[in-house]
Formats: sequence, structure tokens, C-alpha cells
Amino acid sequence: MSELTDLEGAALAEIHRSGPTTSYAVAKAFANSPSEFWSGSAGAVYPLIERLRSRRLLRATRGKDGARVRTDYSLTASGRAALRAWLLDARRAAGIGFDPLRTRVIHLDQVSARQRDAFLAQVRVHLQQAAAQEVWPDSPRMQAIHASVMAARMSWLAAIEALLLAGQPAPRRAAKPAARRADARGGGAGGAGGRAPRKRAR
Amino acid sequence: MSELTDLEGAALAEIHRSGPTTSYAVAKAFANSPSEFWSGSAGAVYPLIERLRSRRLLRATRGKDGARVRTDYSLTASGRAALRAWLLDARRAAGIGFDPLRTRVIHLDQVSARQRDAFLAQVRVHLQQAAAQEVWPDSPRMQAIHASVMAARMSWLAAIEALLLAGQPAPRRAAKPAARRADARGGGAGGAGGRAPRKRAR
DNA sequence: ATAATCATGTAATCAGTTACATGATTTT
DNA sequence: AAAATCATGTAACTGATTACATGATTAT
Repeated sequence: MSELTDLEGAALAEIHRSGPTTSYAVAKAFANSPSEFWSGSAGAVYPLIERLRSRRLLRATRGKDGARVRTDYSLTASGRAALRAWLLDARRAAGIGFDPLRTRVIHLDQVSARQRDAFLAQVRVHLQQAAAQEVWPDSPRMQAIHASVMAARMSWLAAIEALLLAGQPAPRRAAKPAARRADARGGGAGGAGGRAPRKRAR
Repeated sequence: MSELTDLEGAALAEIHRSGPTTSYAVAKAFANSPSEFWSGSAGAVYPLIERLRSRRLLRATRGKDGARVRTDYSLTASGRAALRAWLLDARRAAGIGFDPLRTRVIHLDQVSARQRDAFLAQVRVHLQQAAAQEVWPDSPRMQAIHASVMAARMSWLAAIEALLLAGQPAPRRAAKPAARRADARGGGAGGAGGRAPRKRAR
């Protein structure tokens, strides 16, 4: 009865989506997903599916395909209920999760402005490549969601660049008037005017 | 010599930021972070710090504070190098990581439009609350980054709502004009015109 | 006096990882 | 014939989790 983990929820959703399927197919689905977070290894997926079956959220039907055996799984009624509860859990959905870019950006004041800017430029290139990639050629819907995720990350990156530039110790030479424009982003990055002397991390 | 995990990198960054500190303080920092992803439990952090020390990325200085002992850690030269390598790893930074909202949105076609819309509305409320929260009262810089993260998530949410609405089977009754407002986002949710017949899950 | 916080750890457990093993089937 | 893919698992390991234990110090 306890709550599903996110991997369990995602696995249920995957099985629910593609009818009765094998653990192998579920593992593949995770392995092919653009997120690097779950490897989709057999060592993770087979025990996971068995766990869900033993909790009566999945039903197994053993069949054979010539001499080859296969076990197909589908959701039971409680499986569907559990899936819905996991899927529609807005509180959990609103969490931050783990974002490798955010975890780094938070600490970007520890490197020089030069290194920081080079880093952000590289990230942008990687994001653009990822956005352009066809990760779900068979599902335009998922592909569109993927594209929107990457687009959102890129515009967040732009916001971050603006933010970090604003909190900068002021460039040393010449100092052209610096155009302190009124910050026309959509999101609005809250308070934090650009004071506070920056540590010049090595 | 092997690459730092993200938790290791974040721990190094935290120690580098706040001078020589204790494992306890590092754990606190993770526990107080707005991300729910790392619990900041002693069981995770103490062994982690000890691991980093045994790899000579941290240097320990045992001191006493009255009768109370404490171990302060600071980065060695190789520690700083490792931190920089982790922090500026653009490839890893550009990954998707784990996003609890994304993992659910991908499967949102498995519930009714009503449930889906209610869910997204709830998520929006949670995001707004999270955005308004003061998570780093002592660091306006980090607070600003946090606000920008949440703002980015909210505008992504708007993009998703538009996307899912576009791929809808057309509303059945009356249809009041629906105020299709011009969507002033920055991000732009890329291609994906709204065809493709939707499965009506459950 | 009591409760909260600082500080350091350990034990049991859980859920993932990589890597391996086996064998059938399909593609090149 | 060889290589790739389908399919099912297991073993050793790693790195988290919760929960507990201990004791000093500080705030109420």
C-alpha cells in the first residue's frame, strides 16, 4: 500500500501505455529515454517488475514464442489505481528533483567569470544538440514534450546568464555605460539587485 | 582519480564556499536545500566526507570547542582541481537529471483531460508557493537563482499546458470562446503541431 | 529543567549500478 | 557464419535511506 517510487510509477506507466509487455521492453524504454538518470539495466528492472507483481499491481502471463519463453505484464485494477495516484501526485511533481545544471550553477561563483562564461556557452551547445535530437521518432507527442523541456532549459540558461552578469564586479577597463536595462524577462528572477562584493574564486 | 559523483561535487563546493567546516554543517546545507533529492542524512554525508578525505581531496583538522570535538575540512589542491573539473563539466551539466514533473507529464495522456488539468493546476500552485519561499535568506544570489529556477518551471508548465491542449480531441459541448490569449512566454515550445488522435485512457 | 541544536558516528536496509551468463531468434 | 537483438535472470558492489546512539552546548 505504500507509495510508489518514481521508477516504479514510471514503469507502471510504461506498461500501461504499451499493453502487455515484457520486462525487457520496459528496460529498453528506460535505456532509450533521453534522461540519463535511469540506466534501464536488467539488474534494476527485473527485480522491480517482480516487486510490483508480488504487490499485485501487475499481473503476469507466461507465454511462449516458439521455443522462447516470455512473461508479459499488465496492470491489475490496483495497479491502475496506484499508477493514477503516483501520476497525479502534484506535490511530488512540483519538487525540484535532481538537476545537474542547477547544482552547478549554484556554485558558479567559485570560478572566474571567464571560466563561467565558457562553461555556460558549452552547456548551451549541448542543450541545442539535445533539443534537436529525435528521441521518440514514433511518438510525436513525447517528442514535442522533449523539445519543450529542452527549450525551457535553454531559456532558463539565458535567464541565468543575465542574472550572473548583473551580479558581476563590474568589468575593469573602459566601462561603457553598461545599459542597466529593466530586465524584460517573463519569469522575473525576484529580488537580488546586483550588490554584494563577489569572492574571486580561483 | 575517477570522476566525482554529483553529491561529492556538491559537497566539495559547499566546503569550498564556507571555509573549513564540519560534516555536520555540510549535511545541514543539503538538508536545508530546496531540492528534496538529497536528504542530507548523517548516514550519507559522514562516509562521503571520509571518502573524499581518504582520496586526499579534503584535509581534516581536528579541533576542540570546549569539551566538544569537531573535525573541520577544507579542500586540498587536488580537491580544488577536482571541484573545478566537476563544476565545469558541461556535458554532465546539460543532462536532464531527474525531473518528477517531466516523468509524469510524459504519461499524462493516460488520464482524462479533467484529471490532467486539475493536476497541472495543482502543480502550478505548489510551484508558486515554492517560488515565494525564502530558502536562502542569507544569500541573495542563491535565492535569486532559486527564484529563476521556479520561474522557469512555471513557464515550462504553461508551455506544456498549451501543448497538451493543442493535442486534444476538441471539447464536446457549448464551447464558450475560451479566451485563447496570446501566450507571452519567452521559451517557445518548439514544433509539434497538434494533430494525432488521442487515446482516451482509463 | 527542558528542549533544541551542534557534532559524530554506526547498523540495517534498500534500490540502484555494472558485469556476467545463457540461450533463442533475426539481421547482415 | 557472425553479429545484433530478444529475453530472462543473477552476483558483487556501491551509495543512498531511515533510524538509532551518544554526548556537549545553547536557548527557552
